[in-house]
Amino acid sequence: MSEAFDPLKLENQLCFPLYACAREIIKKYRPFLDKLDLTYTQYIVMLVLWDKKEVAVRELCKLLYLDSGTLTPVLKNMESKELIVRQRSQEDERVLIVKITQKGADLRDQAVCIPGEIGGCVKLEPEEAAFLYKILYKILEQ
Amino acid sequence: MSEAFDPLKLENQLCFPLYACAREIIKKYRPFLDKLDLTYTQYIVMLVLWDKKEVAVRELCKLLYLDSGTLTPVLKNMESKELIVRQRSQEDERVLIVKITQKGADLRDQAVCIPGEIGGCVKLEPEEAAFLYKILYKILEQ
DNA sequence: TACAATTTAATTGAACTCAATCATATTGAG
DNA sequence: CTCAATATGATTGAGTTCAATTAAATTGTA
Repeated sequence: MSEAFDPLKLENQLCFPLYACAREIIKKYRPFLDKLDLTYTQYIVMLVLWDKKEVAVRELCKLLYLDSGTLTPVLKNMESKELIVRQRSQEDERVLIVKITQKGADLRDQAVCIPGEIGGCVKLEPEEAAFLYKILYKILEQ
Repeated sequence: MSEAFDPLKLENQLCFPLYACAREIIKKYRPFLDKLDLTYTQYIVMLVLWDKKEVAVRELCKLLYLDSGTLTPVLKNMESKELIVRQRSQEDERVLIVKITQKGADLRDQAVCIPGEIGGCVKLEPEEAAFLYKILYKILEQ
């Protein structure tokens, strides 16, 4: 008779479909990002820099929810590809400023189509997408 | 006047808060999983095995949305900790069967509290959580 | 001014993730 | 039956992720 709710079932974990979904969608980015020679992590760094032109590493860590152990090698790689430059702040030598280069800024033209392509892969009603954003940012802000 | 919608803004990406949320929640698991000497990936393998007792690697890959390149070293590690055993199928030598050990099964008692603890960390209304599940599984099934 | 506390990145080590490739076993077509 | 196609895991290499620690610069306080 009793269909007891088992919290230890995979389907009853909040985190599992969240993480699996994120990875599945990141896979969908790959063919598009390959054309720009960017990884997903490099891409989200570029999203910030296309918007802001320059940003301190500590600010980038906060914006992307990543730590310096993750971003330091990513940013060095991007500098070697001449998408960015990294310079210490004059006012405070502890602070490392990341600036977009012309080459990095130019790459934006080739990226504008990507959100549309991904949106085409992930079929959600507009109100579902809106609700999803709302809940995810509610969790992130906790 | 015009506030044109910019699809290349970080806040307008679907994947970004999804992935960030997943990682933030996985971080919340850590103190609880440390007590069981499990990583998050090992934990979701155990979730399957507490339910099914045994499973083929290819089936585990499908269930967890992970590939053999990820799971092979994870399963070897779990075998070295005697939580599982790995044996080739008699009927088809290509198939590797993963079975839970008594030690692995016993660990379940220490894990039952974890979903409740995590639920306490992630504050969502029941209907929000239900909607979130629905949307995430809709995406995963695409 | 001194010097402890704090801030900021970098480094290190362990683990995860996936694409591409490989080796082995099984299946299927002729 | 034979051999090509397929299925299954394992391996490899590049990259991501984070905890813990370290090094350097700045700030605050006595």
